[in-house]
Amino acid sequence: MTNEQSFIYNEDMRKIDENKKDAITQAVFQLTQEVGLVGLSIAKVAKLAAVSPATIYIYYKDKADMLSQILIQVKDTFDDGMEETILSVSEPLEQVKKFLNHVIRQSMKYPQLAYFMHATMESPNEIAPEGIAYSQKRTEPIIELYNRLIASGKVKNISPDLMIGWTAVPIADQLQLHFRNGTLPNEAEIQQMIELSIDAIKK
Amino acid sequence: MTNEQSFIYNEDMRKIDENKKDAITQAVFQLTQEVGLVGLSIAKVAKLAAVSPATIYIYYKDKADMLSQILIQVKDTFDDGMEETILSVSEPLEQVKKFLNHVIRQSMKYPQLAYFMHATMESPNEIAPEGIAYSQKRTEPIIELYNRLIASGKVKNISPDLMIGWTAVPIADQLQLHFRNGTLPNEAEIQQMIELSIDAIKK
Amino acid sequence: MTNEQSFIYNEDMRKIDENKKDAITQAVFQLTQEVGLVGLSIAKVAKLAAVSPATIYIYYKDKADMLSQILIQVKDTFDDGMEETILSVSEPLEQVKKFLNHVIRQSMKYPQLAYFMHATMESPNEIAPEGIAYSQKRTEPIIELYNRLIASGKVKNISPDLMIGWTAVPIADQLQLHFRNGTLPNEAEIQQMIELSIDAIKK
Amino acid sequence: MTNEQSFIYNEDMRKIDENKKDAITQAVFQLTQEVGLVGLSIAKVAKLAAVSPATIYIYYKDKADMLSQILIQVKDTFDDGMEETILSVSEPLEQVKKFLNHVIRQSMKYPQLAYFMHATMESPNEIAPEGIAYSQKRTEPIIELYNRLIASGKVKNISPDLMIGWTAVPIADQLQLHFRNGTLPNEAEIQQMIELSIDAIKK
DNA sequence: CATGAATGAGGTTTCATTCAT
DNA sequence: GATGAATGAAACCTCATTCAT
Repeated sequence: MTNEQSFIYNEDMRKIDENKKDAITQAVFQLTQEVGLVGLSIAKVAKLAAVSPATIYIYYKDKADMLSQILIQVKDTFDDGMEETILSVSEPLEQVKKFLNHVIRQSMKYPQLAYFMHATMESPNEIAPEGIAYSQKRTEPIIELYNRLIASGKVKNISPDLMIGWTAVPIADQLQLHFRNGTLPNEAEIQQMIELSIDAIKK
Repeated sequence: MTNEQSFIYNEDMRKIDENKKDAITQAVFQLTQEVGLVGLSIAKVAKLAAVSPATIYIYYKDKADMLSQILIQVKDTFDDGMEETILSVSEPLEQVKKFLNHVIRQSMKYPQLAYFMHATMESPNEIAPEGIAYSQKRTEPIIELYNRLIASGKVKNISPDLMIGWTAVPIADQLQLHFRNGTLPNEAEIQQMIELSIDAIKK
Repeated sequence: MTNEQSFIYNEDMRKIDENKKDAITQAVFQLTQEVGLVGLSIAKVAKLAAVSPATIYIYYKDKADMLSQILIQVKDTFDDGMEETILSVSEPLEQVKKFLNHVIRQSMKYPQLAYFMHATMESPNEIAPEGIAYSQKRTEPIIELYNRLIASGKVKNISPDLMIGWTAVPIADQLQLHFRNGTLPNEAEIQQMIELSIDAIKK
Repeated sequence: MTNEQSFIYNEDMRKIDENKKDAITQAVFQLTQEVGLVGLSIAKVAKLAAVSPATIYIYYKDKADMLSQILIQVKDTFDDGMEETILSVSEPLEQVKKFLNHVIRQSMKYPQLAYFMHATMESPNEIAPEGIAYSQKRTEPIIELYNRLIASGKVKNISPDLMIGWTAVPIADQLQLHFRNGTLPNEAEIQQMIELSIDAIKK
């Protein structure tokens, strides 16, 4: 995906098919939000995207494949620019802060995508294995980052899982709350969230 | 529910109807775990509970009501003894630790119930409003507890939501991870989780 | 099946469900004849039997199971009384004649069943394995009968497959022709068919 | 079709369209064998022939027309050289033997075509009327041949239908059996089949 | 209280076919 | 001539729910 905005804005589409595919993707985001991955059906997606259910099967093998491919797109969009952001500093602790900042900024920029990601993590059975695998592969560098942080001795000597559990997880959760309420965290709150996370893991 | 064990053990049931109702509840727990709240259907519940689909409608108005009532039962079971535990100490910070401990102990004792609660929070649309409301009402004392903690000046001056977000939320999330892996946290890990939570919110 | 007439006549049905099941079976026969096993669909069967498509799934697991169970019923009906007829004589050659006679009589009595059996043999993929297996098991005694005939030395020393191929197969085929034309073979023609078969295999 | 080998070998095709048409024809044969005429769909044919579904509609009006035209081609290929073979002898009985021999040889040479013909005869509803009519017209000379045989007095005085039923029909059936098992009849067996047929109809 | 039977509505997916390019 | 994209219709099947017994 060269332009991650394509999820959000439909203006200036060149190819007809991309237009339809985007409409489908948009519909999936909206429906995931409205009725959850549980209630999302191909029929509803098609109706909302103003295409025939059969059309969806041109682009995707089946429902699980559709969600999988969209998840992969979402992951790419979400992680876009993350590596550069993280590598803009050298200290592992600063890098983790940059990572958390990236998560917050992207979640605020693309709340629907963040919600979709969250939903897929709760219902992995609905997603084709490729999407799950891709998602996990994307997480590996983050785990390594946390491992470097642990190795630096600046934080508690606990598993990366626990680290993530008290940093990225509550941040994502908090942003979900905002999303559901239709609000956005202000700068002070953003700094608070990062501070809470860092304080949790610091020695 | 006077006896929370009734979820777990089917032996020594006195009333026939309670027997069937319990079988249904058990089936809901098992299916939520196996196929998620998504894939759970009345037909599957009925088959697993060895009752007719029609029987379920004797006890519950419809599917959403069934899940709602079960959620209420679960909440009761889960919170059983919580108040006494919390009030066994007087310092708000100690009370919060007691609360977190209670969450951990109950999640380990009733992993299926914890999983069910988690699932319902992800798919509130599936649950009748009564269950959601009851669930929220149950949370109010906890919010008050956190408010008392904030007032004590021993912790950061942040919203209860953020407090819960870096204490109870990651703990519940971590226990879900264990549940999915079929493991249980050891004592050291339990203490780590509480420490992480407290360190996050402490001044 | 205690009364093979139940396929044909709907009168005097006692249990409601058997009534519906019979209507479904009848519809399958009629549709197999009209549009072939190819064109037979659950929706068409349901409409013709005046039941909901969902009702069919109460009686049968799926389409293949439906055809399989009906095939088994048909085989039973068709073979009803065959053993006694065959064993009413002792000479293998006479027994084969009795067998061929039975085939002719039953095909004339239950032309729809004969047609259905024929159709299933052409499209075994449509039938659940149980039906196919049952069908094959039913053929075994016939093969043994032909083996006894071969052992008797009264006929050519060829494989049972070839024997059947020039006796039962053309007879069944010829009766299919009659069925399609809405005619029935007269006594002379019946004797001719048996004579042709016997002459083919005799030394 | 001037060259019946074109079904089998794709090399040395001159016109592009004929190449594609042949690919389609080949795909139809293969799919008829693999999934039956029942399961054969335009989409599957297109994919296997590596053409667009729309391309098929350039050559054929619709699915029934496609099968009809292919059936006509097949009939032509199958009957190729038959007349000469039959007329190479003058006795009606010898001519019938030649005919049966021709059926056997062609079925062994083009088993896929024989299978396709067999399949179409079982599901005439799938074929456009032209193909069915052509197929019947092709049979007329054979019926006349049998009529001449009957007139010769060398065989039983029975209808041509019965004659064919105990000669060509079981032979075709037997060869289908071989085809399904992936075997071929040896010379002895071929002679046996012809002998069985002749013995059946001889006085 | 309990149920087996029944169903309309809707689910996913494939079909034969068309059309703009 | 050739196609990729598109679709209405129809395929199979499951759903939550009701009702006579």
